[in-house]
Amino acid sequence: MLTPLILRLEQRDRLSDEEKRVLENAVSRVRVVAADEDVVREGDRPAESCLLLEGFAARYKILSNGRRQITAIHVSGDFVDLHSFLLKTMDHGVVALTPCRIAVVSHAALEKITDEHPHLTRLLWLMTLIDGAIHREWLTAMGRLSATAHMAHLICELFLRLSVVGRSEEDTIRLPLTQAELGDTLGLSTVHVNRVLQELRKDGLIRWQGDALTILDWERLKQVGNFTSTYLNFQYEQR
Amino acid sequence: MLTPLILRLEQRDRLSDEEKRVLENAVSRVRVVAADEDVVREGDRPAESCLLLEGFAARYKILSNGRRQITAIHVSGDFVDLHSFLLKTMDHGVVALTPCRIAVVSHAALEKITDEHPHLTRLLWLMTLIDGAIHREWLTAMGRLSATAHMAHLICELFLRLSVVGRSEEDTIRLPLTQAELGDTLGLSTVHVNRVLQELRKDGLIRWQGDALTILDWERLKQVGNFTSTYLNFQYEQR
DNA sequence: TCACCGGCGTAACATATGTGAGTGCAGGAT
DNA sequence: ATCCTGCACTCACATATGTTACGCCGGTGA
Repeated sequence: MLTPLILRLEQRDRLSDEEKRVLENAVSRVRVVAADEDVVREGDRPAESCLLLEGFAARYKILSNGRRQITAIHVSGDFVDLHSFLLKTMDHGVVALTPCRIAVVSHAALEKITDEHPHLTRLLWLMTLIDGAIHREWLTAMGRLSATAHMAHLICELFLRLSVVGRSEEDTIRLPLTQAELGDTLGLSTVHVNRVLQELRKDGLIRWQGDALTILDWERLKQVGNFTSTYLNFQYEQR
Repeated sequence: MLTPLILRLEQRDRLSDEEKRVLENAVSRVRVVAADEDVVREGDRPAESCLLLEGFAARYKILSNGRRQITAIHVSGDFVDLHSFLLKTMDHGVVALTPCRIAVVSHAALEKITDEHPHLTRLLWLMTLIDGAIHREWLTAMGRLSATAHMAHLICELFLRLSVVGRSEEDTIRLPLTQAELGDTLGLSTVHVNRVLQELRKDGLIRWQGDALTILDWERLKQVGNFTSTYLNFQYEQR
């Protein structure tokens, strides 16, 4: 059941059969969440963490003026709120962008893993560190890239992240995000998101019809978006 | 020697005497780094992690166009590159903003801790999770706050973070950051940083002379900056 | 003592992005 | 069939922030 997570872990380090079994056994149940519903809410103190098996989800914060900022987009295999195991109270919400299937892992099970399986613990820790690396990359993209470059960067990242869990065919991925959601992710208005997409299309970098996004010129898209994939930590290492 | 780190940990959970001893013993040496020198460079594969004892440091990324984005500002007690223990290769640099004293902890020692001290491991993990929480907060500030609000937010955060390690007196802190460095942090030009500071001064929210920053109206500053401290996770909990 | 340099402050002007309003289309509900 | 509603798309205009250029000051090194 946990194939997307196992895929992602095995790409980074060796997983023993026992470790795989321990992970599978940690799942207490599977939850289905409808599109636009919250998986966890800000202020919650969850007793379990959610591992996304299928679908798209986003972490977000709402400001007092009603504006929303999406701080992470999650795909199959992402442990969307693993950090609540130690942070305890959620300082942001997680919303399902599409219908989602979620494996639920209790914090008690996680505590047991950290007590008994140091290597597996390091790998779970690693997953949250990669989240952090992505946050840093997003910060620099927001702070120092133009809107167009930022959008190109995001597209490159999502393409690669979906690829490694087997969610791309050729040069296209299914990316069911509205332009408003993209705006909340990039810190832009919807109008400007549209402008920027028109520009990328006109320049022959992408095609985006419905939720089918295809990359027409990977090299130039990477260049426009200042993209290099090191921060995604796809390297296999002993950890 | 590790008092600032111990302070920060004990504020979040109980530390046994043995755990404190294990931490102290993990330090292999102390390093001194001059202002404007790199503590670690992008691309490095360090065999040890750096714990800031004294001074200010910043994580940063440089883009191909030469622009710099600071993704974190670190103060006494921060483990500036604990994540290199598992991420292995640095995807960003760390620079000393002032002269810094640094306790060096080898990755071998960290591995031993994770093998033998699950509770302490969770606390170290927690430290990196708090870094992540700060990143998310910065993302939403960059994406959805005006320059002025963003600056106010940063000031609130740094004031609190310095306070909890005993680096504030009354309403003032020593904050030796140039306006250019602030710009690289907030994603603004130096000129605009200056404008924004003038505004905060004019409105009677802060005074900033040399490196002495004093907060004149905490309530209004928090309000302008949309600041709430929950994301800093100052809560004491069993972890 | 002097020259230099880094950091702060300011002005005039340029531009990227936001705002508010509106169109048209496709799909779902009735 | 018909009406909604959400979403993509566009336009005209407003504004926050960037850029370039410069002056001033205080410290530091020759």
